[in-house]
Amino acid sequence: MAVTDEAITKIKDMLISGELKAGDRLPPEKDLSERLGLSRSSMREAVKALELIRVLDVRRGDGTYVTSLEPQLLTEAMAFVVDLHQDKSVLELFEVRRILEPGSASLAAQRITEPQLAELNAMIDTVQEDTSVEDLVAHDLAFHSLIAKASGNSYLESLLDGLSSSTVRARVWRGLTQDKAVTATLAEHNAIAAALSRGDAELARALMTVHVSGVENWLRQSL
Amino acid sequence: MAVTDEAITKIKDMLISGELKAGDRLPPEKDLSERLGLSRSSMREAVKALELIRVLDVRRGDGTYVTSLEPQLLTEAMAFVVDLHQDKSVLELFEVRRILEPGSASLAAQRITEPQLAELNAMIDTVQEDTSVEDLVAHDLAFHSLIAKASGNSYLESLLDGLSSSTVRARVWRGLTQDKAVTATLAEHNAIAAALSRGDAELARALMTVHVSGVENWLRQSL
DNA sequence: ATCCGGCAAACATCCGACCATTAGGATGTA
DNA sequence: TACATCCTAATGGTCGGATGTTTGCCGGAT
Repeated sequence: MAVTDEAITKIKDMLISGELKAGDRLPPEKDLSERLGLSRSSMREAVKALELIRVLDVRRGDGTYVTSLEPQLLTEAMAFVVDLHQDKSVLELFEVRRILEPGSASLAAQRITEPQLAELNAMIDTVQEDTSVEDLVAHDLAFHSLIAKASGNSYLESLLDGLSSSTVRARVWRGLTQDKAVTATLAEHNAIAAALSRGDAELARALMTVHVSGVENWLRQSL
Repeated sequence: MAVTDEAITKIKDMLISGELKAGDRLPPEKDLSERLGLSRSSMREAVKALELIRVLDVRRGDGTYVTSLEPQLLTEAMAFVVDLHQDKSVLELFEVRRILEPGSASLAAQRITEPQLAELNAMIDTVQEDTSVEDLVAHDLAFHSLIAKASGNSYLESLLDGLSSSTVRARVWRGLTQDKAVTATLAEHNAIAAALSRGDAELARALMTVHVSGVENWLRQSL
């Protein structure tokens, strides 16, 4: 194994063993490279790789720190992968969403807080049928993201956020506006919010399934 | 933005735009660094980062290639994150599994092929109640992985594979053997396989929900 | 107490040299 | 011809040092 990969493993092990905890600062590059027994160049490659997946946070002129290691790490990784797979297997990605979103809605119905409900309703009130496509896309992302957050499961939230490729969503919404389906879609959002406010997990799950499936079917036909 | 991050973005853009396709070979480090307008050292950091998440495949003495870009990329990313979060939020991870696994089972019931069914049954026949813990863990991983593969959705398969931290699974199984729950768990596997062979998606989903939830509850109590 | 300048620490980038490995062609042999 | 072996060029792997840039912090002035 290359020294760089060894370094990645060693740093990872230090994290798992607890030797390094969230927020900790790593030794300076020079010291760390000596400790790991490699050159600064090679060690920087390892750090850069860990930075890409948001495990480390490098601050120029300051030092290198361990990130919070929140499940949010997943978002970046998912989004990166999803970005690369645009247009290729959108339908497969939608299929995964169709599994996760209803689960998310169901959990949210049981756990959503009053402030979150208020936020959700306020969000819904901001859009009309004549809202611009860009705003509709932003609203859609925020709507689903808030529900995911309300699910109380941060891994789930991260996965769903990462799964939301805004470019794909944009194209879908553009199609929806052309097909005059905006009203129906927004009505579905409304119904979901209503189910959440009543804490009706079963209904929220069903409504979300219908909602995502509807978009999925539209997409399937338009391809 | 740092030159290295720019390089990552540029390479990523080349992939999205189709300028670079799966299997393609990148220019030698020297050429590529000149083309991207940075030093070889900095470019290597970018390549290393993309290699960590399995976007690039670097072969010493040969060249750097674009990986298949299969959804399998997700497995590595998920596994890395899950590894780092061991013991911290296992229950949250299990909650995600409880959403995905039933969906996986349901799809598998509709799509599983004869050879896959045969493989699944053969797999089940290899374990007994007196099988070693290590083998039970391996069997369990293989069982769920095969079902995920049979779902026909490679993103789903990747997510589930990544979600399966073998170390956590090992600890769970060790507990199960102590609690004499092996027989029951294996019986559940059997029932799931039977539902799959009948193509009963509804039942497969329910059985899988029960199966995963059972382990989750055991884990909840044992923590 | 507040503001500001300067210093030291730390990361960012680049360069050039040399090592290690691989693929593939050249060569030799049956 | 077919095959095994050797050689070489191409390519990535690693290193150490030089230099630039940014940041945090301390001491002094107001």
